[in-house]
Amino acid sequence: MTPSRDVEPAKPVQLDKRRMILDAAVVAFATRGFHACRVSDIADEANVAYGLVYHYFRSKDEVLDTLFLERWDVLLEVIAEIDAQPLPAREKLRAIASFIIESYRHDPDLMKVIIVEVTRAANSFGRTHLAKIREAYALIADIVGKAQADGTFRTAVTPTFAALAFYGAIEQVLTGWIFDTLPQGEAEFDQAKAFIVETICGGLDAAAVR
Amino acid sequence: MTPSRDVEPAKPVQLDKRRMILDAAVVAFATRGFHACRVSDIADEANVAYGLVYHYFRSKDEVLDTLFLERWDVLLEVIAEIDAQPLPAREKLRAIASFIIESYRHDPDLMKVIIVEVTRAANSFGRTHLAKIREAYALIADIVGKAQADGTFRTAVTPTFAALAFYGAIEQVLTGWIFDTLPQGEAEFDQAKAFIVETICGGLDAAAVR
Amino acid sequence: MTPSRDVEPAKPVQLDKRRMILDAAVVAFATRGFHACRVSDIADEANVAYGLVYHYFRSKDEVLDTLFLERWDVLLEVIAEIDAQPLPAREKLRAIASFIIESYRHDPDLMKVIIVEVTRAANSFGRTHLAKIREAYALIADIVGKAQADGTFRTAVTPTFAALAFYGAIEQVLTGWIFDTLPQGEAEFDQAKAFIVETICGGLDAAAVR
Amino acid sequence: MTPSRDVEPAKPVQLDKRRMILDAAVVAFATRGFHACRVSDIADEANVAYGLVYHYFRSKDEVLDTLFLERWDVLLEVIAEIDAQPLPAREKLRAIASFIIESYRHDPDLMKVIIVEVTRAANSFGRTHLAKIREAYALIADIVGKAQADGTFRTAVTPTFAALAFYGAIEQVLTGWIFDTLPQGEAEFDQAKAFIVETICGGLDAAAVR
DNA sequence: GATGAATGAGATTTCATTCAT
DNA sequence: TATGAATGAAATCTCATTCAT
Repeated sequence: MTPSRDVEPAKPVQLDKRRMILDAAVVAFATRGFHACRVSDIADEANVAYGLVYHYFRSKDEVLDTLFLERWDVLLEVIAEIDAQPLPAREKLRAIASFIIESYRHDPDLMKVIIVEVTRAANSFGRTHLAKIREAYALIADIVGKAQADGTFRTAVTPTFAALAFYGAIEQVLTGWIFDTLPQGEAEFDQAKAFIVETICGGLDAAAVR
Repeated sequence: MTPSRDVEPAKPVQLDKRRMILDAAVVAFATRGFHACRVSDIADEANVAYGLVYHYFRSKDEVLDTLFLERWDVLLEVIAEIDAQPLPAREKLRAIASFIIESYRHDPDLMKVIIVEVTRAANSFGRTHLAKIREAYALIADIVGKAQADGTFRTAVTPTFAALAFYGAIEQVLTGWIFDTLPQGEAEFDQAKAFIVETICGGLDAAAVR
Repeated sequence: MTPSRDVEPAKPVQLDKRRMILDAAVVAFATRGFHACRVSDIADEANVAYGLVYHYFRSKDEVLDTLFLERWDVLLEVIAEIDAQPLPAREKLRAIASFIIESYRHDPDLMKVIIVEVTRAANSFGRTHLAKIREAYALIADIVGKAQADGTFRTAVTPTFAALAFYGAIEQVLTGWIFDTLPQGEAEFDQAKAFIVETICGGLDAAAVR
Repeated sequence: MTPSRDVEPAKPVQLDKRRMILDAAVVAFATRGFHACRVSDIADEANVAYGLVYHYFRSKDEVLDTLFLERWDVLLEVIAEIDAQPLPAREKLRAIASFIIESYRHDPDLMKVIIVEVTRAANSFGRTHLAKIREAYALIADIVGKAQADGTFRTAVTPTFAALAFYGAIEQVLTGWIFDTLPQGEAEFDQAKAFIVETICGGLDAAAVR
């Protein structure tokens, strides 16, 4: 359940041109942004000819689509796996936050692209993936819902809402790192994992009257 | 402290062309998105000539800039005002969430533009406004910090982090309404105000061992 | 009923940019062919900027469309006018052939474009104008039909067919001139007018057994 | 002298890939038009790989070239054969019209391609074949010329012109069928053969004063 | 012969911005 | 102020052709 499960371990001399293009696209999109990034930037970064991008992908959009879906599907799987384990809800949420933050630590460019260009760009590109994105919310909401049913979590808010707040907190943190408005580093990564769970599960109130 | 403080009460026959252009831009940007929206779309919507937009604004960007700053400055002021009042931190947060949600209720198009095209689009456009956006976080963090100092809030997480989570929750909810992945209506608006505070302040855990 | 009815007599310094673009397009299309002709070739020829072509026309296609329709509508009008006159059918046909050939004499580039890129290119571009082109056939067929009814023309072939043969002969002659496989000049123009009528009306047979 | 002289009688399982490609090209060109047809469309239609087209032909143009020349040479031969027979000129013309129309009946796609993409497209592609096309005119003109010399045909028009009119009529009819602006079927095919000769040889005039 | 991955030149079209009136 | 004609840079995508296997 490491975040690198679908990534080649050592990145030897790349022979799969399609993969090379995708990896180059991550760098290109992360560096210049999807819109400002020309297809030729991707090709240059990948050291392949212009048209090869169009040999493997129908359009520049499809490149981003592929990048997002590849990674998001992993996320969905991981959440499902975490949920299948015999853990307290709080631990499940911690594992999810952990996985996402580890994903960022492992490949910040890819996460930047996914969050900035897809997840947070629901108006333009993300619209296509709204359903996919909501699947993640639904899985998280499900975890919350079950915890409420067994009494582990309070029922003060709906599971849907709790999932929104949980994912929203993670996204804000990642956005902070991505745009350098928040300090980042090993310590911050670990702290963030703890803080997200602490905030959402523990709440801010000192006096918890329940 | 109503969200409409800066909006004309009755909207008479508009005579101020600059204002007409701004209002038209809200509609145009909300409808087509900032990128897909041509300057001529704004002009058409405002029923003014093409070039007049450039008489009042240096560029298409400046139109969005203006829209954002006008509104965001109100938000900053309001937060400061709320903070100045003798209220418990939890009530301050509730008032802030309430103001933002009321803003959306009052002018969903404007909030859609601000969130979708600026706040959540930090890579392209929002980059310019990152500092401004952080001001809001800082004000919220300050409220949290003071509450931690006086013992009202726990110190389990940093004020910065708490602010992030709080604003992240609000933004996710608004995003859900904007993209119709969340039901919206009077009841939902009120519920959201309560849930945001409940989640962030109260936490999910049933057993609060403090 | 001169072929120049819709053309400015003296071509002074052109002020109407739309007209300049159309006239430039005639030259550009005639010189390089529609497909090989870039929009920039038109703009260069017209001494205007690239984008102005798109200010006045939605696409390169629309430029050709406009050129064709402008001229073809004149042709249709002229044929109708000729038909309205109290002339023997043979004279009507002569007048039509004459008008078309004079059109070519007056503006060979325009006729080249119309014939080569529209009329004879029914697969690509002309398809759009098939109906318009058939209107001309129908008008001619009508002339033949009336002549058959009053006994001036034989009824050996259908009017439709006669119109086809008549127009086909004209088009072949023009094509010959356009591609320089047929000598052209004042004498040839006049001869062609006579020959077309002579062939279609008189027939080749020496012994007319009727 | 059947139009199918150069076509395999039974079309068994095709083994000659070159032939398969040519046959596929006829379908592909007829369906999409030469310009809109990609080399891969030909390959797909022929069920062969992309590059094989380039093994047998230097270019996409050469495929069309080959198609045209194969067929046009047959036409030239046939016209020569017809002329060599001891027939009245009118019968020779009828035989020629008949052969061309039968060719269309037998393989409408091939004739469509030849007429639409070569014969009527003299600006782009046909230019290369202008000389070849004129050979046919010359052979027909020769028939007319000899008939004028022996008094069978009148000398009112030049043989060249007569050939132009004759071929022009045929081409217009075929074009009508190709673009479905003229009804087609067995009866129409036969009628057309008669009408072409009747028009060109007999003329339209009721009173032939010779 | 056969395959299809790889190349890259090239053209249309869009649209923000300028500017003369 | 107000207009909208004029400008031209820029980027996607297509597809004929080449070539290594």
